[in-house]
Amino acid sequence: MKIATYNVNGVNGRLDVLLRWLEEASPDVVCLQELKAPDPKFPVKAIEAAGYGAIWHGQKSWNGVAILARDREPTLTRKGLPGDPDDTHSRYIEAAIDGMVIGCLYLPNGNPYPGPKFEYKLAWFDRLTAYAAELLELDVPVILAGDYNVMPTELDVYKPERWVNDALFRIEVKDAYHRLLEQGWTDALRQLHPGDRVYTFWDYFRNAFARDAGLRIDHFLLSPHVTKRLSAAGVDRHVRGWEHTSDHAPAWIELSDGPAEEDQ
DNA sequence: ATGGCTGGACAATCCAGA
Repeated sequence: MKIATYNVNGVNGRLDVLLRWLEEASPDVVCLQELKAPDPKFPVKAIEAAGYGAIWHGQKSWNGVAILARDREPTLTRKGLPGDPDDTHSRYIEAAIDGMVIGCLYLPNGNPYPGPKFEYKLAWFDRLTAYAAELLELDVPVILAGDYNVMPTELDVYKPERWVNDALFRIEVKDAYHRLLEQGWTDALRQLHPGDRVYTFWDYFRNAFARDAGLRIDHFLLSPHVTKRLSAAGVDRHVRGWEHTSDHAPAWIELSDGPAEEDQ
Protein backbone atom coordinates (compact mmCIF):
# COMPACT_ATOMS: atom_id res chain seq x y z
CA MET A 1 0.00 0.00 0.00
CA LYS A 2 1.38 3.34 -1.09
CA ILE A 3 0.43 6.53 0.73
CA ALA A 4 1.52 9.98 -0.41
CA THR A 5 1.45 13.55 0.81
CA TYR A 6 1.62 16.48 -1.58
CA ASN A 7 1.36 20.21 -1.00
CA VAL A 8 -0.11 20.92 -4.41
CA ASN A 9 -0.08 24.73 -4.06
CA GLY A 10 -3.44 25.31 -5.71
CA VAL A 11 -5.52 22.25 -6.62
CA ASN A 12 -7.20 23.94 -9.58
CA GLY A 13 -4.24 25.94 -10.81
CA ARG A 14 -2.13 22.78 -10.87
CA LEU A 15 -4.77 20.18 -11.63
CA ASP A 16 -2.90 19.06 -14.75
CA VAL A 17 0.22 18.37 -12.68
CA LEU A 18 -1.76 16.52 -9.99
CA LEU A 19 -3.53 14.28 -12.52
CA ARG A 20 -0.31 13.54 -14.37
CA TRP A 21 1.37 12.50 -11.13
CA LEU A 22 -1.62 10.39 -9.98
CA GLU A 23 -1.54 8.54 -13.26
CA GLU A 24 2.21 8.00 -13.07
CA ALA A 25 2.60 7.15 -9.36
CA SER A 26 -0.74 5.45 -8.74
CA PRO A 27 -0.76 6.00 -4.95
CA ASP A 28 -3.50 4.26 -2.95
CA VAL A 29 -4.02 7.23 -0.63
CA VAL A 30 -3.05 10.87 -1.10
CA CYS A 31 -3.04 13.68 1.46
CA LEU A 32 -3.22 17.06 -0.28
CA GLN A 33 -2.49 20.47 1.21
CA GLU A 34 -2.87 24.05 0.03
CA LEU A 35 -5.93 23.50 -2.11
CA LYS A 36 -6.46 27.27 -2.25
CA ALA A 37 -10.07 26.67 -3.18
CA PRO A 38 -13.42 26.89 -1.38
CA ASP A 39 -15.40 23.63 -1.05
CA PRO A 40 -17.59 24.13 -4.14
CA LYS A 41 -14.51 24.66 -6.32
CA PHE A 42 -12.81 21.39 -5.40
CA PRO A 43 -12.29 19.51 -8.73
CA VAL A 44 -14.06 16.37 -7.57
CA LYS A 45 -15.17 15.30 -11.05
CA ALA A 46 -11.65 15.27 -12.47
CA ILE A 47 -10.35 13.41 -9.43
CA GLU A 48 -13.13 10.82 -9.62
CA ALA A 49 -12.45 10.40 -13.32
CA ALA A 50 -8.85 9.61 -12.38
CA GLY A 51 -10.18 6.80 -10.18
CA TYR A 52 -10.15 8.40 -6.73
CA GLY A 53 -12.73 9.01 -4.07
CA ALA A 54 -12.16 12.19 -2.08
CA ILE A 55 -13.01 14.16 1.01
CA TRP A 56 -11.94 17.77 1.39
CA HIS A 57 -11.96 20.78 3.68
CA GLY A 58 -11.49 23.87 1.57
CA GLN A 59 -11.24 27.59 2.10
CA LYS A 60 -11.21 30.62 -0.17
CA SER A 61 -7.74 31.70 -1.34
CA TRP A 62 -5.61 29.84 1.20
CA ASN A 63 -5.04 26.60 3.05
CA GLY A 64 -7.35 23.68 2.34
CA VAL A 65 -6.70 19.94 2.77
CA ALA A 66 -8.05 16.78 1.13
CA ILE A 67 -7.66 13.00 1.25
CA LEU A 68 -7.96 10.87 -1.90
CA ALA A 69 -8.33 7.10 -1.99
CA ARG A 70 -8.01 4.98 -5.13
CA ASP A 71 -11.11 2.98 -6.06
CA ARG A 72 -12.90 3.79 -2.83
CA GLU A 73 -14.43 6.53 -0.71
CA PRO A 74 -12.47 7.68 2.33
CA THR A 75 -14.61 7.64 5.48
CA LEU A 76 -14.47 11.10 7.04
CA THR A 77 -13.63 10.95 10.75
CA ARG A 78 -12.75 14.59 11.45
CA LYS A 79 -12.62 18.03 9.83
CA GLY A 80 -10.57 20.62 11.70
CA LEU A 81 -8.24 20.21 14.66
CA PRO A 82 -9.87 20.30 18.11
CA GLY A 83 -8.89 22.81 20.78
CA ASP A 84 -9.91 26.18 19.32
CA PRO A 85 -13.46 26.73 18.03
CA ASP A 86 -12.45 30.18 16.75
CA ASP A 87 -9.81 28.82 14.37
CA THR A 88 -11.12 29.42 10.85
CA HIS A 89 -8.20 27.93 8.89
CA SER A 90 -8.83 24.69 6.98
CA ARG A 91 -5.74 22.78 7.99
CA TYR A 92 -6.79 19.32 9.14
CA ILE A 93 -8.88 16.51 7.74
CA GLU A 94 -8.95 12.87 8.76
CA ALA A 95 -10.25 9.63 7.32
CA ALA A 96 -10.52 5.94 8.14
CA ILE A 97 -9.13 3.85 5.29
CA ASP A 98 -8.28 0.15 5.37
CA GLY A 99 -8.40 -0.02 9.15
CA MET A 100 -6.09 2.97 9.57
CA VAL A 101 -6.70 6.51 10.74
CA ILE A 102 -5.09 8.93 8.30
CA GLY A 103 -4.75 12.55 9.37
CA CYS A 104 -3.84 15.08 6.69
CA LEU A 105 -2.44 18.32 8.07
CA TYR A 106 -1.12 21.67 6.91
CA LEU A 107 0.74 23.22 9.80
CA PRO A 108 0.94 27.04 9.71
CA ASN A 109 4.02 28.60 8.14
CA GLY A 110 4.49 31.02 11.03
CA ASN A 111 6.57 33.70 9.36
CA PRO A 112 7.51 36.34 10.11
CA TYR A 113 9.26 35.54 13.39
CA PRO A 114 8.57 37.00 15.89
CA GLY A 115 4.91 37.92 15.65
CA PRO A 116 1.30 36.77 15.86
CA LYS A 117 1.67 34.31 12.97
CA PHE A 118 4.52 32.60 14.77
CA GLU A 119 2.44 32.44 17.95
CA TYR A 120 -0.44 30.93 15.96
CA LYS A 121 1.94 28.30 14.60
CA LEU A 122 3.11 27.31 18.09
CA ALA A 123 -0.47 27.21 19.39
CA TRP A 124 -1.57 25.08 16.45
CA PHE A 125 1.36 22.75 17.06
CA ASP A 126 0.34 22.40 20.72
CA ARG A 127 -3.19 21.50 19.69
CA LEU A 128 -1.85 18.94 17.23
CA THR A 129 0.36 17.40 19.92
CA ALA A 130 -2.52 17.17 22.38
CA TYR A 131 -4.75 15.55 19.78
CA ALA A 132 -1.98 13.20 18.60
CA ALA A 133 -1.72 11.84 22.15
CA GLU A 134 -5.42 10.98 22.03
CA LEU A 135 -4.92 9.18 18.74
CA LEU A 136 -2.09 7.08 20.17
CA GLU A 137 -4.30 6.09 23.09
CA LEU A 138 -6.71 4.48 20.64
CA ASP A 139 -4.02 1.87 19.98
CA VAL A 140 -4.95 1.60 16.30
CA PRO A 141 -2.77 2.25 13.21
CA VAL A 142 -2.48 6.02 12.66
CA ILE A 143 -0.62 8.10 10.08
CA LEU A 144 -0.25 11.86 10.46
CA ALA A 145 0.92 13.09 7.07
CA GLY A 146 1.34 16.51 5.61
CA ASP A 147 3.19 19.77 5.37
CA TYR A 148 4.55 20.36 8.89
CA ASN A 149 6.46 23.51 7.92
CA VAL A 150 9.40 22.42 10.06
CA MET A 151 12.85 21.14 9.19
CA PRO A 152 13.52 18.77 12.12
CA THR A 153 17.34 18.80 11.94
CA GLU A 154 20.22 20.50 10.13
CA LEU A 155 20.28 17.58 7.70
CA ASP A 156 16.91 18.77 6.46
CA VAL A 157 18.09 22.20 5.28
CA TYR A 158 20.47 23.04 2.44
CA LYS A 159 22.06 25.84 4.45
CA PRO A 160 21.03 25.75 8.12
CA GLU A 161 22.76 28.98 9.17
CA ARG A 162 20.50 30.95 6.84
CA TRP A 163 17.37 29.64 8.52
CA VAL A 164 18.04 30.01 12.24
CA ASN A 165 15.51 32.80 12.68
CA ASP A 166 12.99 31.53 10.20
CA ALA A 167 9.69 30.20 11.56
CA LEU A 168 10.37 26.83 9.89
CA PHE A 169 13.62 26.30 11.76
CA ARG A 170 13.25 28.21 15.02
CA ILE A 171 14.23 26.20 18.06
CA GLU A 172 10.69 26.46 19.50
CA VAL A 173 9.29 24.75 16.41
CA LYS A 174 11.95 22.03 16.23
CA ASP A 175 11.36 21.39 19.94
CA ALA A 176 7.63 21.07 19.32
CA TYR A 177 8.28 18.54 16.55
CA HIS A 178 10.57 16.48 18.77
CA ARG A 179 8.07 16.57 21.64
CA LEU A 180 5.50 15.17 19.24
CA LEU A 181 7.86 12.38 18.15
CA GLU A 182 8.61 11.51 21.76
CA GLN A 183 4.99 10.47 22.24
CA GLY A 184 5.90 7.42 20.17
CA TRP A 185 5.64 8.52 16.54
CA THR A 186 8.18 7.57 13.88
CA ASP A 187 9.33 9.98 11.17
CA ALA A 188 9.03 7.48 8.30
CA LEU A 189 11.43 9.01 5.84
CA ARG A 190 14.14 9.59 8.41
CA GLN A 191 13.68 6.08 9.76
CA LEU A 192 14.58 4.53 6.40
CA HIS A 193 17.09 7.17 5.24
CA PRO A 194 18.87 8.22 8.45
CA GLY A 195 21.84 9.97 6.87
CA ASP A 196 20.54 11.20 3.52
CA ARG A 197 19.60 14.65 2.34
CA VAL A 198 16.04 14.16 1.14
CA TYR A 199 14.17 17.36 0.41
CA THR A 200 10.47 17.86 -0.30
CA PHE A 201 10.44 21.59 -1.08
CA TRP A 202 12.50 23.95 -3.24
CA ASP A 203 11.39 27.56 -3.45
CA TYR A 204 10.64 29.32 -6.72
CA PHE A 205 13.39 31.88 -6.17
CA ARG A 206 16.97 31.87 -7.37
CA ASN A 207 16.80 28.65 -9.29
CA ALA A 208 16.54 26.74 -6.02
CA PHE A 209 15.57 23.38 -7.54
CA ALA A 210 18.46 23.33 -10.01
CA ARG A 211 20.86 24.17 -7.16
CA ASP A 212 19.15 21.58 -4.91
CA ALA A 213 18.65 24.33 -2.33
CA GLY A 214 15.83 22.43 -0.67
CA LEU A 215 14.07 21.74 2.61
CA ARG A 216 12.48 18.64 4.11
CA ILE A 217 9.22 19.88 5.56
CA ASP A 218 6.62 17.32 4.45
CA HIS A 219 6.54 14.38 6.83
CA PHE A 220 4.87 11.08 7.67
CA LEU A 221 4.50 10.37 11.36
CA LEU A 222 3.58 6.75 12.02
CA SER A 223 2.09 5.17 15.11
CA PRO A 224 3.82 1.95 16.32
CA HIS A 225 1.38 -0.36 14.51
CA VAL A 226 2.13 1.32 11.19
CA THR A 227 5.87 1.61 11.77
CA LYS A 228 6.12 -2.18 11.88
CA ARG A 229 4.73 -2.29 8.34
CA LEU A 230 6.93 0.45 6.84
CA SER A 231 8.81 -0.96 3.84
CA ALA A 232 9.85 2.07 1.75
CA ALA A 233 9.77 5.87 1.71
CA GLY A 234 10.81 8.47 -0.82
CA VAL A 235 10.14 11.68 -2.67
CA ASP A 236 9.04 12.02 -6.30
CA ARG A 237 11.43 14.88 -6.80
CA HIS A 238 11.25 14.87 -10.59
CA VAL A 239 7.71 16.23 -10.28
CA ARG A 240 9.25 19.45 -8.96
CA GLY A 241 10.93 19.82 -12.37
CA TRP A 242 7.69 19.73 -14.35
CA GLU A 243 6.20 22.81 -15.99
CA HIS A 244 3.78 24.82 -13.88
CA THR A 245 4.54 22.65 -10.85
CA SER A 246 4.12 23.16 -7.10
CA ASP A 247 7.11 24.28 -5.03
CA HIS A 248 6.73 20.98 -3.11
CA ALA A 249 7.27 17.49 -4.50
CA PRO A 250 5.08 14.52 -3.53
CA ALA A 251 6.49 12.35 -0.72
CA TRP A 252 5.36 8.76 -0.19
CA ILE A 253 5.65 5.64 1.93
CA GLU A 254 4.93 2.01 1.24
CA LEU A 255 3.44 -0.34 3.81
CA SER A 256 3.43 -4.11 3.77
CA ASP A 257 0.06 -5.83 4.16
CA GLY A 258 -2.02 -5.43 7.29
CA PRO A 259 -1.94 -6.99 10.76
CA ALA A 260 -3.10 -10.43 9.59
CA GLU A 261 0.07 -10.97 7.61
CA GLU A 262 2.34 -9.16 10.04
CA ASP A 263 1.46 -11.61 12.83
CA GLN A 264 2.43 -14.70 10.82
C1' DA B 1 21.64 39.32 3.75
C1' DT B 2 18.34 40.49 0.58
C1' DG B 3 15.23 39.81 -3.17
C1' DG B 4 13.91 36.81 -5.90
C1' DC B 5 9.03 33.79 -7.89
C1' DT B 6 4.01 32.26 -8.08
C1' DG B 7 -1.08 32.13 -7.62
C1' DG B 8 -5.37 34.14 -6.02
C1' DA B 9 -8.62 37.89 -5.56
C1' DC B 10 -9.31 41.74 -8.10
C1' DA B 11 -9.49 44.31 -11.58
C1' DA B 12 -4.09 47.72 -9.31
C1' DT B 13 -1.76 46.07 -6.53
C1' DC B 14 -1.62 43.44 -2.17
C1' DC B 15 -1.31 39.11 0.42
C1' DA B 16 0.64 34.77 1.51
C1' DG B 17 3.79 31.33 0.89
C1' DA B 18 8.67 29.23 2.97
